[in-house]
Order: sequence, then C-alpha cells, then structure tokens
Amino acid sequence: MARNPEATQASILAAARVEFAAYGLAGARVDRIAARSGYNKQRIYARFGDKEGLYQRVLSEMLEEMRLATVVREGEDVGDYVRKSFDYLSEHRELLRMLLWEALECDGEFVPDEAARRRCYGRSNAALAEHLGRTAGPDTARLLFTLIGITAWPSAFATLGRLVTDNDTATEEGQRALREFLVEFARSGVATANCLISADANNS
Amino acid sequence: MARNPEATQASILAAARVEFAAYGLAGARVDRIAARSGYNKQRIYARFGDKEGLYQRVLSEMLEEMRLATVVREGEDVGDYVRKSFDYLSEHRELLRMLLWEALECDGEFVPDEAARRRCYGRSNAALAEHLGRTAGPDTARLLFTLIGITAWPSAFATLGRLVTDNDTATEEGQRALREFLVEFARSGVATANCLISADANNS
DNA sequence: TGGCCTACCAACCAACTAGTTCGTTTGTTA
DNA sequence: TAACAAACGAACTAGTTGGTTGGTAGGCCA
Repeated sequence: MARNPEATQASILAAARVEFAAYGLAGARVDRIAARSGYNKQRIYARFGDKEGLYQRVLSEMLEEMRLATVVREGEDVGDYVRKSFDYLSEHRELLRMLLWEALECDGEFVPDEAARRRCYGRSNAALAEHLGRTAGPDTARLLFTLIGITAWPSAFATLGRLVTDNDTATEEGQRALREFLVEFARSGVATANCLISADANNS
Repeated sequence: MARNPEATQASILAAARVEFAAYGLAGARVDRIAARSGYNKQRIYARFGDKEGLYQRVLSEMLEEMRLATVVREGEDVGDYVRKSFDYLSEHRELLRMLLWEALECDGEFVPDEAARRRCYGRSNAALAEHLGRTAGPDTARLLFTLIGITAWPSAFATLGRLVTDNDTATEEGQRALREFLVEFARSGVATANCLISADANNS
C-alpha cells in the first residue's frame, strides 16, 4: 500500500478522537480505533507507544482547541462571553466530553498541559477583570470559573436539563431561551458588583 | 459461613458504590467489587443478574440520595439553596461522580427513574417559583437548572477550578470564598428579575 | 432430626483486550 | 539498480474479564 505516514497519523488521531470522546480511556478499544482509521493496530503502537499515550495526545489537543475557542477576549462583555461559549460548546460536545472524562479518569495529581492551561486562564482572568474595571485576582477568577461552568453545564448535562425544564431545552427555541437566560443572569450577577465586593471583604 | 443474605447484599452494594463511582461502568471490575465486599463473585450474579444490573441499582440509589438532599424546599431563598447544595455536594463527591458517569455513559434514550426525577425537579421548580413570587414555568426551570449547575460545577471540576483560580479553591478558605461568591452571584442574578422578565419576553 | 432449598465458595470457561512478533512492501538514497 | 530502513498488515500471545458450573454448608420447616 502507498505510504503517507503523516496521513496515517492524522487518520488514527481522527479515529481516536471519536472513540475516546465516546468511551473515555477505560471504555475505548484500540481495535475499534484501528478499524475506524483504516490502518492496522500495529501502526498505533508504532506511533503513539500505547493506548494511554494516544489518549493523552488526543486529550491534550482537544482540550486546547476548546480552551482557545472559549478564551475571554479583551473588551469582551460578560454576556457576550456567555453567548459565545454556550454556542461553541453546544456545537462541540465531543470536546466537552473530553473535559468530563478527564475530570473522572484523572486523579488530579498530574494535570496535562498544566502550565499552558494556567497561562490561558490567567489571560482570560485578566481580560475579564479589565473589562469590569477591576484588578485580576481570586475574586475575578471565581467569576471566570463560574462563567465557564454555566456555559458548559447545559451541553454537558443535556439530558438532565431536559428533565429539569420539562423538555423545554430539547428544542432549538428552548436552547436559545436558555442561552439568553444565561446571558442576562450572568450580567445581572455582576451588574451590582455586590458579589465581587462582598467576596473581596471575605478575602481580606 | 453464617448466612445473612441481607447483609451480603448490603456489603456488595457498598462495595459497588465505591467501585462504580471511581471507575464508572466500563472501568469497574466485578472481581474488585467482590473482593471489596468480602463475598464471592457468584453472589453478585445471583442477586443482581449482571454487572449492568448492579450498576443501574447503584446509580439509581445514589442519584436519588443526591436529588433528595438538594431539592429546593418551600420558602428557601436562592442564596440559601446555593449554599446548602454547594456544601452537600462538596461532602458527597462520589454522588456527583455518578451523575457525571451517567452523563457520559448513557445515550440519553433510556433515563433511569425518569418519572421520579421529573417529579422531584417539578417540586423544586414550584418551590423556587413560589419563593420568587412567580408561576413555575420554563423560565424558573432554566433558573433551577442553572443553580444546580453552579453548585455542582465546582466539586465536579475541582482540578479545573484550581487551574482557573490559581489554586485559590485548593484551600478551605478559598472554598468558602467561592461558595459565598456563588451565593451572592445567584442572588444578584435574580435580584433585578431582569433575566426572568426578558427570558419571558423571549418565550412569548 | 432429616430433607430441602438457598446461600455460598472455588474453580472453570470462552471471549476479549492491549500489546507483540514476523514477514512483506514501499520509498529514498547512494 | 540495489540496499536499507521505516511503514505496514496479519497473525499471534498472555493476561484479563464477565459470567457459569458444580459442590458444600447453613438454616428453616415438617
């Protein structure tokens, strides 16, 4: 067969994304990844070492994609951030699933790409703080963490959302309503700045 | 050996909780559950049919515990709800992990205990709406879903929280600050009722 | 007290899994 | 053009896994 090692690798990685997002590390099957990629299983071991090695590579790439797409930009309003992230995550649930798998399958001692991730969140915190006219610190970081949460939660727990909202979130209209609700909720949440002030008092 | 079938079952269930919370359905090992329970593997199959049967039993019980502990009570203020749930989930991460496993491992077509869960969330929505002086509907359900999210997110994604907050959430003090932040954020979020009004306009 | 049924254990089993080995093919370079 | 190294496929392997089987023991009831 004609050889193109880079295309082989790309096919394996593409197949692995699908498999790991669907099943996580423990549930994924190397045989299936190989079959989906159209290459022999031995190619996977030759290029990635082992199953865990392939997983870490895929996880790293996917989390980075998600992180870069949901970074807080300079001048970005809280509500606009919520809307942007909500939409992005709704369209890329496989990325969000990897975040969930990571939360469940990693013991938290070794964090993949820790330094790069901290830098990225640091930049988001700075941009958020700047926009709010405050100094970046634990209080604005808590807000950032919460904003990430409220935008990720609906896509990560879509089934739960349907139960709680009596299927309102099962329609496109309901999704839009939820998104706009979150936009307003987030804006109201910081509008009075009370939460940031009182949390500051707690911290001092 | 002396026989006590009820004690056997209880031991198996207790061991299974630990195993399934740690590893999910695909990653859990029946051998380990048996060893941890102190009973022979065959007992598991005799009483629960198969691995999946045991998992469903454990999942059902654990999600119910969590749901009942985090129901919105009559007269309960939004902020108090947040504080209560935050604390409960921080102390019962194994329950929250089961919710994550479910989100990842179930395809959403068959929802365990669907009717009971809908009823419970319906009650929470009614209590929340009553307290806000509104009629329970999609708008208040969205708020409920969001409150559930902001209280679950920090415990479910504790490692991510440490990255985002530069380790602020790694201390008890930081956890308390985050909790109080969320209390105020939620109160501010609904205080002006703007988000509920505008989402209503969207719905009409 | 003996018979019966269920709880229980240890050993077993077929299929699956991550990973390895061996041989062939392809592409590059001297 | 021949040699060599890396890419590739098919077959193999040892260990693991969910589940089963066969025998024993304990408790209950007539």
